[in-house]
Amino acid sequence: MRAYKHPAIEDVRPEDFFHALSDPVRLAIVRQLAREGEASCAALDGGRPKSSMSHHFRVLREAGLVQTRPAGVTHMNTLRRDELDRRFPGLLDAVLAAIG
Amino acid sequence: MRAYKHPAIEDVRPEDFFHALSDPVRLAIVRQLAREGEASCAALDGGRPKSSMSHHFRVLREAGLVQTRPAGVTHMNTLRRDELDRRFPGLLDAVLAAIG
DNA sequence: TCGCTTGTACGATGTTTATCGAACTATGGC
DNA sequence: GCCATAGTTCGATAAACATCGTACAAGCGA
Repeated sequence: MRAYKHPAIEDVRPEDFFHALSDPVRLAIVRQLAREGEASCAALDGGRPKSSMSHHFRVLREAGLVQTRPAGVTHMNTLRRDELDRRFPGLLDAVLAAIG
Repeated sequence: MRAYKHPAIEDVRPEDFFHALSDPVRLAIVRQLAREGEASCAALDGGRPKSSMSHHFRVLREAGLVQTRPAGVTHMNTLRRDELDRRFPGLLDAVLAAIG
């Protein structure tokens, strides 16, 4: 649990990025993170079980979209905006615009 | 076979769009269509069976990415660039840039 | 009409995926 | 050390999906 391993941004494949965005629950997470900047996992569950949310956060992490940082007993998540914009210029912004 | 039914661009959901892009075969199709403008299904198979390609084209059609037009015995496919850009401004261009 | 070509429809198979409960780990407060 | 809290991991289940062979439909040319 201690340290999460995030992929190097250069290793993120487009198909993984898009797959991470192909689920409504994960789109909601991304939307909220874009709005609030940073949030814990628990803050973003929509009444869903922890294990479901953990799964979705893992997909987002492994696709390079989200960075998770342990902060005491909670874990704070942020979008990897700058890195993603370097890897896929303009893509994340267009995605965020598309999902409102 | 005669006439394909494509979804109205307003009905295209972001998650369907992204799901269509979550497969390497379909990304290759989109890349080629962006490059060549228009192509038949057969022209884009990479030695894959027809039924596999037909499946992927169907996914792309139903996600609103591709328009298919019967032209004699072949079927020509194009990206729905203008419509998509209206629905998701800037998104398709960023996608195409990302997938090279 | 017959044959050829292009793509679809159907059905089967194996893989991936989403969902969730239960057990577990890590951290902080007392 | 003990307990509560936040997430992860594991295991099971059901649904979705990719792949491909075979059969079928539609158009064109001879």
